[in-house]
Amino acid sequence: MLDTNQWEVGTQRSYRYLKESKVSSEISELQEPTPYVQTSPASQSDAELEDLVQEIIGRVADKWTMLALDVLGEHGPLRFTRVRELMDGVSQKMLTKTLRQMEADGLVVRTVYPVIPPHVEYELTDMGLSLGEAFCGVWVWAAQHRERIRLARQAYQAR
Amino acid sequence: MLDTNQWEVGTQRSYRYLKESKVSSEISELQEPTPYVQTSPASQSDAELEDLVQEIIGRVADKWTMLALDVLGEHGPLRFTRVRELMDGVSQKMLTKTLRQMEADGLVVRTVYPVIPPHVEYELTDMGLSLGEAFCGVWVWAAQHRERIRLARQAYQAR
DNA sequence: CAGCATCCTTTTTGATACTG
DNA sequence: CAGTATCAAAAAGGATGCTG
Repeated sequence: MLDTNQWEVGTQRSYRYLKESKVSSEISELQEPTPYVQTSPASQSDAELEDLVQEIIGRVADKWTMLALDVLGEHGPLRFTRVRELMDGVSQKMLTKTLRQMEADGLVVRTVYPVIPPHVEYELTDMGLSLGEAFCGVWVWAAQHRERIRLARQAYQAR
Repeated sequence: MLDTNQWEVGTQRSYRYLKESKVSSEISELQEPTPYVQTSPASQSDAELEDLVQEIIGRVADKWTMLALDVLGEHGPLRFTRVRELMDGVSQKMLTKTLRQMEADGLVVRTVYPVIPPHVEYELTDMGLSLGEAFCGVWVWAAQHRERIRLARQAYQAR
């Protein structure tokens, strides 16, 4: 069973990062944490919106989802088994679950060719693709900071 | 106990998104516990780098870590209880765990004022701050696509 | 206040076994 | 091939009590 609610936090987030929303790619400098004021058309739907954002992030901030996003983004349409090979480490169960969830969220399309043996292909939707691009910043960050993190952990251990 | 390894996937990722990042060029490394010899031009250190990136992403792609990142980024240095209030939903146990992990990774600094009653402040490091900024793209994406996701789920349900 | 320790429940994940 | 179903193990998380 695919739980639709991985986790939901009744939060009061106020993510300043949305202030000048220009979406992906430009992760260089956002400056001052301007106290949130920007409630243009949807005044009190803010709380709801933030909950949704939270939930979505929770959903996509998943190990396998991100891996699948990357693999599918990288290799175009793939068959189930091929995805599994490329994701290296995912169990069949988890892969099924992940892909189904992504499908339900509109991140991938699942195409079944009614042949024997079965042939099923998975491909990112444009939304899935754009999510991959949105994650770009995090990927770059991780790559850029891997060494500092390693050192920080080392220092923390030795403390 | 803080597990240092939330999950490790021996992957062969190839994230195209790093195409133009200079990223790996500047860190000449000292003692590397890995069997790989660090090849400077990032030729076959790719596999190792990608594993690390994977691990880091796995670490930061955590519900509470992201929330803490946001709250601390938004409100500057905060005391434990205040963070907990702002994160609304986190248990004391999880908050402690999350903050400790972030501290170990060099994302936050934990300052203890030896007074009675105890006074402990948490503040993002510059690295933590930059991670928050890196997540900007995902946040924006989530905000922008929340409706499409909701509709996609609806459609999937009714399918 | 800011935790740590302990117990217990819930979720998640892995390992098979089986099927159209 | 691409799954489903089931059982068992493990991890995550919550609740409570205690402490300097």
